[in-house]
Amino acid sequence: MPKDTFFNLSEEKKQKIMEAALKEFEQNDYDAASINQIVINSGISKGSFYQYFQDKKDLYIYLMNLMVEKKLKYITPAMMNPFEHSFFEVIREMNQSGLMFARENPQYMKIGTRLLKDQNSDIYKEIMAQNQDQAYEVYEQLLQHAIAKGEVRNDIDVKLTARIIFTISADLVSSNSELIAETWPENLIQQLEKVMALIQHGIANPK
Amino acid sequence: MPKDTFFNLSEEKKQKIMEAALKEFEQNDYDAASINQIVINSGISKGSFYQYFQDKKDLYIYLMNLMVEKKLKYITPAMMNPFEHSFFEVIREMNQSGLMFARENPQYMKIGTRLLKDQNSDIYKEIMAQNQDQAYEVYEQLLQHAIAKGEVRNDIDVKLTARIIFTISADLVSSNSELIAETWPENLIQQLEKVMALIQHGIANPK
Amino acid sequence: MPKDTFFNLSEEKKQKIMEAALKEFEQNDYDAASINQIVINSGISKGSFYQYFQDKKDLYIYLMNLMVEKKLKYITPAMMNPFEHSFFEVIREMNQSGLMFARENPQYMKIGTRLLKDQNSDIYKEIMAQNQDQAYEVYEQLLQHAIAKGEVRNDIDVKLTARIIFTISADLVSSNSELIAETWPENLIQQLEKVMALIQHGIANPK
Amino acid sequence: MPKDTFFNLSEEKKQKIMEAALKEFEQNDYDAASINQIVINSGISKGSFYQYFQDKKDLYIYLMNLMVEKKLKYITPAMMNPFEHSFFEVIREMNQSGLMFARENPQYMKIGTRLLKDQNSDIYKEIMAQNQDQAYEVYEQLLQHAIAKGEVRNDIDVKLTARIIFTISADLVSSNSELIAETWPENLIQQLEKVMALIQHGIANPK
DNA sequence: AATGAATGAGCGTTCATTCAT
DNA sequence: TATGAATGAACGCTCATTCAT
Repeated sequence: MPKDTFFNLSEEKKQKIMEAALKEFEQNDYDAASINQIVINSGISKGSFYQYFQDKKDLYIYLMNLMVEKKLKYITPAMMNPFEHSFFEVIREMNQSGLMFARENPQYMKIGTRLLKDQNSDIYKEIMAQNQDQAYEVYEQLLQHAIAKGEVRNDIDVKLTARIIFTISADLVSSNSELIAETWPENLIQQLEKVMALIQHGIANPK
Repeated sequence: MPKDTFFNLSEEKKQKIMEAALKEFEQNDYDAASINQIVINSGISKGSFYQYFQDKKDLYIYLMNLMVEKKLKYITPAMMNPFEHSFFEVIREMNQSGLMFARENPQYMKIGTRLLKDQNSDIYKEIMAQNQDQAYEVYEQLLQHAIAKGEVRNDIDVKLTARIIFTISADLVSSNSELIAETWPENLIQQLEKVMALIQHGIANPK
Repeated sequence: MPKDTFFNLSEEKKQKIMEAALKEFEQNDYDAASINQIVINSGISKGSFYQYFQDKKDLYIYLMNLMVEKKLKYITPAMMNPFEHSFFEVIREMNQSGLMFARENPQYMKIGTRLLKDQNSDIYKEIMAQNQDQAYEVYEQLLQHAIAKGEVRNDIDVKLTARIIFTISADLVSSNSELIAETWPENLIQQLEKVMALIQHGIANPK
Repeated sequence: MPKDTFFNLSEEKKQKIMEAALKEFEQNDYDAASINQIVINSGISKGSFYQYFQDKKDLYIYLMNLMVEKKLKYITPAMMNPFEHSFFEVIREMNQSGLMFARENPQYMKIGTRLLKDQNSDIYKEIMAQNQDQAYEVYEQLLQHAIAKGEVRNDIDVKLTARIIFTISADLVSSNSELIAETWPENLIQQLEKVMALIQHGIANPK
């Protein structure tokens, strides 16, 4: 957690620091990101940085928590009680919420994507230790339930399929990361529908 | 490209250098990889390194080109004349060849996977600029042809689907990157079949 | 000297600051001790610290003066009129008082011991410049008098012997600095007697 | 151990570096000593320093090993077979050798003295782990043997006495550390004799 | 062709102290 | 009087690259 000194700063200053931090972590992974660059770009002194944050990790984890917080705003009813809704509806909404989040928070999305790609790093393990819900295990449970309900074919490999859906979903969001912010929501939804169609064709129980 | 001085070296020396480089780039991403470690592990002097290679990038790109070259050896007949074979057969073989390559060249595979994860980096862009065939554009053409032949449903989004197949394929290889070398080929093939089943269900023309 | 602002503080606040300072200087030598830690642990602001004290040195020297003041409380009659008592009695009491002081003021004792170890440092010189009485010159005078009285052999080197007695005494206190607070007074006295026996054997006039 | 690169340097350059290092560690304890100062004073770049030495500790331990090596030159026959000689003769020679070493290697002596004073530091523990002979346990064994032989009174506390002799000896060497190099050997020997007289009077078996 | 010494910018981090409010 | 934000130099250490020999 940043120190009180950070939260006591003027909104404007906090803003400048966060912008500089987002930019740096968006363009570099955790190790490569430079505190030096952040302090230069935000116009504060190095000494000040360490009065606001414990260390580099403190800032990074704060950013990640902000991201999680922001993501929560995109949660839909079906995502909150996933087992009471159709499987395909649930993952459609998960993806949709992911897309909307990415559209409106492209920098956070990029940082998150970066982290997801560095699953061997210490920082990844540390963050995921407190944020387990993010990983693809969720999909496994949903799939299992969906098979039991007869929504999904029972000859699939649950683990493998969960992983694939997770991968596709992540890719859907990060694929056109530069463009996503400028794309019309309608177009994104269209893309999403196509992806959903693929998945549905791929695993839905033909009855 | 490495300088002539490198190619004039004894096979043995070249070998040692390449081994050290592979090891270093396997364990670290481009930025984090250390020339220091490479020269130490290969027993050459710092000065020699810079007489063999322009710089770090030169070595890295050379490695990547070697990887492409090695991958070629796994090409099957269906991959060479892809338009004369069934679409699903072709991508099955592409994936199979990818898996076999990974099995027998785990270091190259890891380096390649690393690169794929940092698609924003300068180095990625530079490499992909000269190696377009590797990217997912290939799948686009195959898909178009497959639709024309009636193998694949014509209501799919070609670009999107190509990307998804590419992503799934890459993930199939990298998912168990540590285990892949010790896994029986039969098991890998089994996984592959499951993935293929998904794709086929997803996009095959039901006739 | 601390500024007036310090002495005007509530007893409670002064107390908290002194506790934090003692703790910090007990655990770190002068250079390594951190003002940051002291202000955090005493709950005052950085700015306040510099309104109470000139600087780090000001606080440290104040602490040292307090120590001297506290030591005075352990002075015995024989120590006040040393020339009217037996030499060995006097130094026995000096050591005993030193041990008792250490037992009841372990933090001050540790800080003092730390200082004694860095006799080359600027801070040491500065403190000893104003506190000469603490040093081993005292022993010289006592020894001279004892020789005149015939208590001590007249073939010893006064300066050297004074220094040795001083060193042994300091060592007696600091040797078991961690344990001293938990050791029974009786045991400490026993140790003291052994040391006194050594000294006495070493320099007493055999008559 | 310093790297080969260091040993390959010109004698002159090595000299300059060692001089700067000795000076820095003579004036500051391990933590306070600054690599920056050392590189400035020896006229090399920071990068070069780390090509010669693993890190700060590497240089320091190298210095300490040099010191031990240099000390060995002062060892006398009685010190090599201490149990075959009179106890007082042995410790006289130990102290004499210590004095001579200090006279001719005042910087090393100061650094060693510094270390001895910082027995809680990590670096002390690390160095003493490989150099156990330095500590005062040696005196315990010698004392025990001397008591058995009847040279020393049997009513002394061995542990305490060993510690005191060690302390006195160390102090004898470090006491006039600045002056020792300019003092005539004869005067040093005289001082030593006086100290020996004290000790002998203090613990020798009177018959 | 081969060497390896030399470099200096960069890293994250800590510090005592100042000063406007 | 009290605050706490701001500072910048210093710390140990790593790096890719250059260049004289």
